[in-house]
Amino acid sequence: MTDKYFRIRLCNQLCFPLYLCSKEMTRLYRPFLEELDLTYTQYVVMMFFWEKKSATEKELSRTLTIDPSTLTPLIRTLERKGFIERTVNPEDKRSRIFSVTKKGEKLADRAVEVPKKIGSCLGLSLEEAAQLKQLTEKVLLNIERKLENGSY
Amino acid sequence: MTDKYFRIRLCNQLCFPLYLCSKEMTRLYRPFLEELDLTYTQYVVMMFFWEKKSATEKELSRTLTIDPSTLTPLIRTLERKGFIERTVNPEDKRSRIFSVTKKGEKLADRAVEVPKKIGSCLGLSLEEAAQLKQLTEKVLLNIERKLENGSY
DNA sequence: TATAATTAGTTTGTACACAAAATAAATTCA
DNA sequence: TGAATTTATTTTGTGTACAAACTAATTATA
Repeated sequence: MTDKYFRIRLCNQLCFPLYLCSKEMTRLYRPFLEELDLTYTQYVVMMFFWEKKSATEKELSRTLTIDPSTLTPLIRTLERKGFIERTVNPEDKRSRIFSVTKKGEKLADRAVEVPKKIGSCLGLSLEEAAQLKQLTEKVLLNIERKLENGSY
Repeated sequence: MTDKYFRIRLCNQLCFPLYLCSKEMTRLYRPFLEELDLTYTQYVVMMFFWEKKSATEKELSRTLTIDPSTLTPLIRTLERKGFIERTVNPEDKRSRIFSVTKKGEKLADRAVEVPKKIGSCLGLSLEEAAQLKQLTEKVLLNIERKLENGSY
């Protein structure tokens, strides 16, 4: 069955640089986002709201692939910071509608510089960056498909 | 300065699929690693020990880019599970030397199948996988360089 | 060689990340 | 319509992830 002499080597794994890359990326963002009083995940949620203006937790969870039990306290933090606010959902009283506040909107103007600063730190050409984005998106689609089918 | 009409859009960001990709990857690993009684990060540490047999916490931290304050409790867990054990370091009494146990070694045999199963789920050709690995490693090097210089 | 500075590791506190269980509102269906 | 099921969210518990403060041992230096 298995080659007895095959050994797992960290340096051969694709998962490891991917795992590190994500960690290091958020580390790179940290000082810039601290100026906006945001963590990386909070930044992702705010990016969502800068586009969509308002949504329920479910929509957020679906779109961002962030677990509801991670979102609940995170949303509360963003509310406490005054970047989003909740209103009742007349359609469904189990959920609330969260919307970006004026203060939250203002944050978007200051955030504009962040991707530019980050981009210059990655040291990739435009082609390489596009390629990396395309490959990670392909992996995401495939993993999603696998996990939905439950067929390993 | 900034184009007033430029807006940050989630779908244009490279960081977002990278962040998701790392999360989804560990989600994909989870069921396979559960059979080995390991989390993803514990698996990374065990991969290190399967190659190097023994090391101090500092070596682990340097090689894997995992913070010491993350490693301390993680190592304790791996000890409790009987996969690694500690011995005194005669050279430096501040640190201990951790080594893989027989039980930990045995785990390596069972782990051999994991990367194969994962690989088949990613849906990438060998070239694409190599490309993705190479690009993430390039980003890692560049970020590391940036963060060391402290020059934003 | 005593004191200062550094280093290895630990602890504490905050913030994800997610499984599993709980709660409450909506929907289905007998 | 009333009970069973589903759905949206919250809570609880475990495990990273990391900054900051702390401890103990080592090294540098006055």
